[in-house]
Amino acid sequence: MGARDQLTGAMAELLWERGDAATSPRDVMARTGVGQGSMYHHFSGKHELAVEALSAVTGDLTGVTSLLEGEGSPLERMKRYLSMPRPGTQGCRVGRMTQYPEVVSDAELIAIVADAFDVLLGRWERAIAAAIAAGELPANTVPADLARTLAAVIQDGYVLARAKGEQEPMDAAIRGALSLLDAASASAYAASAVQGADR
Amino acid sequence: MGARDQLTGAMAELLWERGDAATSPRDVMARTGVGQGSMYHHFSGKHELAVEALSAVTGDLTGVTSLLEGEGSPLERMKRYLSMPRPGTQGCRVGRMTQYPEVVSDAELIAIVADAFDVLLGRWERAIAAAIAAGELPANTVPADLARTLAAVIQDGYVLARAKGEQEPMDAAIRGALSLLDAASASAYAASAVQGADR
DNA sequence: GTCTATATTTCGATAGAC
DNA sequence: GTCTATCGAAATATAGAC
Repeated sequence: MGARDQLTGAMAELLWERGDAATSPRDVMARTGVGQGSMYHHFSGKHELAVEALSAVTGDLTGVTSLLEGEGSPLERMKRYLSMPRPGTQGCRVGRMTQYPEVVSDAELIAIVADAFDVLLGRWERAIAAAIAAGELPANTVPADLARTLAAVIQDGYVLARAKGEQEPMDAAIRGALSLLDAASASAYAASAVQGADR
Repeated sequence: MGARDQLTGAMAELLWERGDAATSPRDVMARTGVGQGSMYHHFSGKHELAVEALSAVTGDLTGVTSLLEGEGSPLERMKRYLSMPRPGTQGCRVGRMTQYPEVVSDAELIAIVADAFDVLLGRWERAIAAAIAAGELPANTVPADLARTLAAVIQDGYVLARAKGEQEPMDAAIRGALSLLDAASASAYAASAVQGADR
């Protein structure tokens, strides 16, 4: 692996662990063993390094959310994505970035984050719409609203897990989201049964 | 106002605007006009200043959430609290702290934040329980779960508003939460009407 | 209690040898 | 491409006069 990749990898880790403000080029170099000269050869400075590292991180998230578009029925895909392991106490690597003032006030960095959220919410919405079409969710479900609510519950799981220093709030949040989906899908089936009886 | 209060006030503002890592004692002094000597007279250093400032901030939140325990029916109180003005693009002053590694890894600081969340969720739960008792919410509502979901939706409003740099995601989140409550309370009244018809 | 030095370390970046 | 040496500025804190 080249020095450039080592540097972006280490910066991504440190961005997650400590945030941008608390991470110095020295820290990145210490973690990689790469010298200062090399770093400034590959990157114009700390900012460019942060941009590349953040792109890599959001790229990972975008890869993961493709679970929402994979095999199986829409509802199955949604539940599979929700059930993914999530180390809550470490926080959401992307969502957390919205709380770093240096990131928010940097047009280039915040755009990367905002795009990642757009992709995530878009995939949720399409999966939900497909579930409605398949009769797995009630017809009066609003995809955009439910997408937001589900994303919110996951985010909040991270926030509370970090506040408590425990995994449990994250697990509770996921259980809540899953039961919300189950209840909704049960009422969809009930509705279709009623409709059948009417005919 | 004494120098000490000026300093904690300015630190609280800066903690919100930039976070702990990006705020230096110099910044605090510049904002207050207080000299360096005074600061180190009143506080042992940056950390002690941060502890006092964070306590002041969470104290403010705790004051605000007392809306959930004020006048009016439980459901009215909940809706009043949800409808409070919330500048989304500035983020949640308390929730954001859970994303700062320096705060999370500091036992003293994170305890202050965790306590504030406990108070908030406790007040939500009691208001919800009271609403159920008053027949304003369905009897099968689980107070702890609904409390979490509502808090999550607000938190996520802040996250998305900051990601987008717009107020709209925050407003949308609140509308969603309000309509969620309205739907639930409508079904509670419907249930009680049915029950009435049965007699 | 408040101020003005001053000290020490780290930050982010550059220079220039190899 | 990589290294060591060094810079100027800022961070955090101390010393000591008033």
